[in-house]
Amino acid sequence: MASAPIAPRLEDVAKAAGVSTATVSRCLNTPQKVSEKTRAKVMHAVDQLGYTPHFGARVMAVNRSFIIGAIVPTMENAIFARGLQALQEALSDMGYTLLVSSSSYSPRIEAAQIRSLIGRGADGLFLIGQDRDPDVYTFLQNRRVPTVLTWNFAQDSPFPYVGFDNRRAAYDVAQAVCLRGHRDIAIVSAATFDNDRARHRVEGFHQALRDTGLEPCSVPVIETTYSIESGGRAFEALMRHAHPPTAILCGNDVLAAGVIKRASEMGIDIPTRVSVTGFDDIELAQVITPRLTTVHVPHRRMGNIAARTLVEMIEGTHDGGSVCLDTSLMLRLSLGPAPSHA
Amino acid sequence: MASAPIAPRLEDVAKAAGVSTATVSRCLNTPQKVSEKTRAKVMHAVDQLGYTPHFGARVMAVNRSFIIGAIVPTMENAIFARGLQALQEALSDMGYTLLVSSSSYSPRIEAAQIRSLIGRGADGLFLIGQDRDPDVYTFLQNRRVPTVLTWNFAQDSPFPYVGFDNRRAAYDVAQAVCLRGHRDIAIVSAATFDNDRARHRVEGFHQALRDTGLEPCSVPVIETTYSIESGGRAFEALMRHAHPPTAILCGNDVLAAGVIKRASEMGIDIPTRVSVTGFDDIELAQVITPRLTTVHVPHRRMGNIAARTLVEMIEGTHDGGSVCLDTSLMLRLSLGPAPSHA
DNA sequence: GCATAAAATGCAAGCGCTTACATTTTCTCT
DNA sequence: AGAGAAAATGTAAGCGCTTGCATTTTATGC
Repeated sequence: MASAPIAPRLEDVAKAAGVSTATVSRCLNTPQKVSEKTRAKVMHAVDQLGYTPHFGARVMAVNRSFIIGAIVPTMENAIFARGLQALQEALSDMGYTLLVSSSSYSPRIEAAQIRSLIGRGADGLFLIGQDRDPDVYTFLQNRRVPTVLTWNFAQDSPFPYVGFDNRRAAYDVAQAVCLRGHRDIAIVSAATFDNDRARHRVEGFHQALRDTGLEPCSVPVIETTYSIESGGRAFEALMRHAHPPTAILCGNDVLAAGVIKRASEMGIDIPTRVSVTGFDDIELAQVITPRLTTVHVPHRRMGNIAARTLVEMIEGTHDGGSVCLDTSLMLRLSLGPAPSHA
Repeated sequence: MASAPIAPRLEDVAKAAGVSTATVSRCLNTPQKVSEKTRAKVMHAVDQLGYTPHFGARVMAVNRSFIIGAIVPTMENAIFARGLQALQEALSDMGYTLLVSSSSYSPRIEAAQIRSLIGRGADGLFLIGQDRDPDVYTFLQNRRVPTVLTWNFAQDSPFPYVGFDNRRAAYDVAQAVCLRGHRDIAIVSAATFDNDRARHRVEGFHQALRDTGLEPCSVPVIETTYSIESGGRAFEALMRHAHPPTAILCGNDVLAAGVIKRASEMGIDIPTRVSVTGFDDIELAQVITPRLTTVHVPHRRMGNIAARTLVEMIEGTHDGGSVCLDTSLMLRLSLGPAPSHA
């Protein structure tokens, strides 16, 4: 096993076909420049030998890898997985390969992976959100690495965004909650440090509260990890309060699912006693009882447009503009009127 | 944008530090072979220039990439995502990078991706299951590409397996169903063509039925795509029968979730009128009402062991043995006694 | 202080591929 | 049939890195 694999090289194919390496190379890359006859000979030799071009050598020779890197905080999150799938499909249609790394939500690891991807000759990069060391942006800009940010939106971003406005979407949910008469509201969020998406969602919630005349600082915010279990624990903690909330705004659907699950275990009815909202509209949201009111994000569209944008940047035909996709509020049964308004 | 990024090369660093390229290279790869003093000089130059080694060149020079490829049918499936995450973490601890591609369940695309990964110099490969063109195995064997199969198990596999026995696990669920008196049983499965995991699950179901004295060919099998919606449609179709089943064995949790959801919409109670079982034990299984009886698969452990096994194969210290992990039957509320046995 | 061993460094070949340029073959037209 | 243009093919120079070997520097022992 330790012995080096015996990979046929261009030269082997050339010898087998009785031509020069240049001809073989042309056969593979620009077939129209080769005569019908030799092409047949060469192709025959190619699959006779099971030849596969050596990528590293090609990258080196043409200084172009057709690899696009993407770094996501985690792959365990279905939400990123779906967007990546769309990205991958779109990119492979355009002849690029997507190389995905996950940073485990660590900016340090992310920075290392960015360098590694660039070292691997990645032609472009997808990054999630905007919270990272400014040095990273400087590096990317100096190296002229085409980069697209996604999963969020901002006007003043260092690279074009193809995403959506977390703040605004969160505002919309929170407003819908307020309109139903809720005044005792709590927030359950993912950690907001180094995570602009989570932070903007909380900010959106807060703004809606403020516009309703509520004081955000009187609203409890629980920050916790991304899991059903954590959502459940957060719910328990909230219900222990002297004055428990009648509505819980969750930063994502997984936390909301945890809240609902624990509520059902504790015999607390949703939405008559407590309303719950989520964010992302993952599959789970429609399966859970009661169905979850949440924000729908057009992941596939986002992936598609992001892919197109990045390739345009690489090929120099992009105007540098950002895209902000619309999200939509999915009103479902987990949100009801405040108990006093029933 | 189209202008080539200006990446500093080893030579630039060497010049800046006033040494030869060889010394810089050694600084980066075998620091103990370089004197303290020059190392400091070189390192300073390195981050002065923001130098990142060119991966393609290195691969070419050492004929080793430290890249491991994995090809999954889809990334949209949470189940694969979790295993991959574990794989990635384990591999990166050992100094390898995981490159993931998805084949969209197409053997043709998969074969192309395998070639491409090998061309990219991948040191090893993870593959899901065993159903693929024998030529692929021949190719891999000729090239001596260390490969680990996963997500299933078989004794006579062309490469070591680190997975679990789908057939046996499916047998266990089906047996549990039979033991509760069910005789009118239906199966809802993912497409079994070119998918040994799905096929083995159905075979396991069938064997259990046979051992209970039931004739598998009298049991309806619906094959459909992997989605909640499809599960729902399958359920509808089954309930239109003159003699509808009292238990539905689903090939995975997503289909089972669809079944349960549609049942609730149709006002058919689970499990009093129909029992439902799944496979995979994804998060959804514990959130849905009623909680889903299913098979738990130790994905993270599988990812870990698979990573370790592959690296051993690459480094020539592996005995070539396979690993079959235990699954466990999670008995939850979606499975009840057959109506007549109530 | 000098011979010798050991450590540090430099030189240069080569990894497999592409491509500009040079050369040969084939075609077209008279 | 032969000149000239066009198409096909070959030659060889790199792409950025590692590493065996040669060379220089530093350390060691007497």
